[in-house]
Amino acid sequence: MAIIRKTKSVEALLTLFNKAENAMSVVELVKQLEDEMNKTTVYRILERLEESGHLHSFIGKDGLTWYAKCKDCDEAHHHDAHPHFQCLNCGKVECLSVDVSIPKIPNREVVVSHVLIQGKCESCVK
Amino acid sequence: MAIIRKTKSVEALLTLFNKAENAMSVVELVKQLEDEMNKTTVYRILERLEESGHLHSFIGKDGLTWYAKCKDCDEAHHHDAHPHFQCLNCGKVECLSVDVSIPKIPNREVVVSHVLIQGKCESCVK
DNA sequence: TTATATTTGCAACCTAGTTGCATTAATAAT
DNA sequence: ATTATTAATGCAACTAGGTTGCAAATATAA
Ligand SMILES: [Mn+2]
Ligand SMILES: [Mn+2]
Ligand SMILES: [Zn+2]
Ligand SMILES: [Zn+2]
Repeated sequence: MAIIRKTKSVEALLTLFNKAENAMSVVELVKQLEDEMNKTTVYRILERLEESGHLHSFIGKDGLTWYAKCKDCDEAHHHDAHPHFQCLNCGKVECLSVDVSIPKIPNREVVVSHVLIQGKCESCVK
Repeated sequence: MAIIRKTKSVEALLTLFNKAENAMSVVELVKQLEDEMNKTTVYRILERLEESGHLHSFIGKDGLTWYAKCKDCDEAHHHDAHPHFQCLNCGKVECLSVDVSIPKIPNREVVVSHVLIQGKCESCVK
């Protein structure tokens, strides 16, 4: 997938994302990994993993940065046009496999669009 | 519209928003008003103006907070289900009067949705 | 095994946003 | 008009997410 050295820290992060159901905030990751690596390292690895197409990032409603595993992406094709769902009750954030169609906007060129939906997740809606 | 004291600072902010074409970031506002009022005051007035239905806020791609004038809103009904457009070239941010339909998501309750579109604005696309 | 290029830790820094508290200004009451 | 009440402001100190520079450590290439 890309040219990144397989260090212990990189493996640790990839392992976390592989067994994660949902997206993870950087804050959460830094906290969870504070015994294993430096906070700067977390930020820098996430950056590299995003550039190499392993992860994608987005901004939550709180303004914090979140990362999630890319499903069908590589460097060339980034299909992360999917919306993200943030549960107002438990805080969980997930990638949705749903298409949101962005309408054509007159006289403007659309490059990317970010959709963040908030509400109650499957566990919390019951 | 609501119970807010008409202070010089409040008037200053409202005037700015009335003659503004686009949304304004808090950072921008604090800078622009630094001779007239304290930064804390800016934050607090914006908060009140949002609660009272004069303004609405959202988070830009940079994670900064932006405010814009509400067009047809009062406390009761907040129709800010519109998307926001951030120009990647000039940085301008604007409210779009376009409807983005958020699809029904199985087993989840949607409360709000935020759509941020990035690209080239009318001036920059030419 | 040595050379080289990348990654890491650490400390210091940046900056958007918040908080507590004393002072001031706006509105209500008299 | 004065006074009392309540909301708004300034200021300084703080919080927290994120960044930067640089020397030391580690992974990979030679
Ligand atoms: Mn996603
Ligand atoms: Mn708007
Ligand atoms: Zn939930
Ligand atoms: Zn533009």
